Amino acid sequence: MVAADPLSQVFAALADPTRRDIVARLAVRDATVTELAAPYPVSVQAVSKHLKVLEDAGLVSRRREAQRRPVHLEAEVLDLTTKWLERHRRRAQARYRRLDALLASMPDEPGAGTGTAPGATAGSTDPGAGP
Amino acid sequence: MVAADPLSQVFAALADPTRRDIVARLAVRDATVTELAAPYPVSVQAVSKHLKVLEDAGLVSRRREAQRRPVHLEAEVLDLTTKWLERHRRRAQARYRRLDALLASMPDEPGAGTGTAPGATAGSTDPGAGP
DNA sequence: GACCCGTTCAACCATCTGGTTGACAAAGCA
DNA sequence: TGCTTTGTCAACCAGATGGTTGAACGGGTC
Repeated sequence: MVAADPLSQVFAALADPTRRDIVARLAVRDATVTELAAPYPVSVQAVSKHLKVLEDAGLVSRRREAQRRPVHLEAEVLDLTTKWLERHRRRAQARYRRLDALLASMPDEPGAGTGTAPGATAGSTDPGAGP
Repeated sequence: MVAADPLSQVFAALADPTRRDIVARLAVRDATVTELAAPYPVSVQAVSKHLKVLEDAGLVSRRREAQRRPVHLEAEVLDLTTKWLERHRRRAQARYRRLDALLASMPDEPGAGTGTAPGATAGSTDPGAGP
């Protein structure tokens, strides 16, 4: 693995329905690998791989307990993605509001200028720059 | 493509940093494919593919405008993922609180009766909390 | 009509991913 | 001391993914 950025790892980890289901079940209680694997029609090894993906993303941790390896959900990491989503959803909504105001303020203008909005054109590539 | 469930598609779409950056920029304003492609060291075709992924996930829409295809962010779809994340984070936090209360209420009890806690989960999947 | 611009389609390639099976390590139980 | 349970590691395979290049299409402009 090429050590992708954390956000990508978390999103990628949650992009698989089996892994999402595992997370959902771990949100209720910790569980061992065999317990987690039981409901799925796949081998235990496959589930172990899924857990490795979740662990690399920081979403779960495993402790040693005799020969069992109980898996524990690290719920705070979910906040990382939530924050990203919220930031951009809010930003988009703010824009809609601004657009509404703009449209309300101008009487009518024939079609030409729609795409070339005032201000910058494709400037900031940085997704992390917060307000 | 095998028509994966919407949630998986959205998460998978956001698992790529380039696509996430595109979403971030579209949250500020609509843009054409070439505008979007400009900052990245990849071909326009590659960006067009990324946009197809985002479109299949319902995250963006394209309208026809002369020979341009301005891309527009559909921000509501982000709520889908936010809701999923919030639900499970809240569930996990509720569990921690419950566990705290449980630990506070019992002095100490070696393994046996742990799984039969009141109300919660009775699944006995949780191997006792042995230090 | 000829031409250019913006965009997509098609074919190809390297790599990643999710799954399999088989072997093996670690810890408890007979 | 074996034997069973639990879990991981390794090798392998089919299919998806992200990238490339080259060709084609749709629509203005000359």
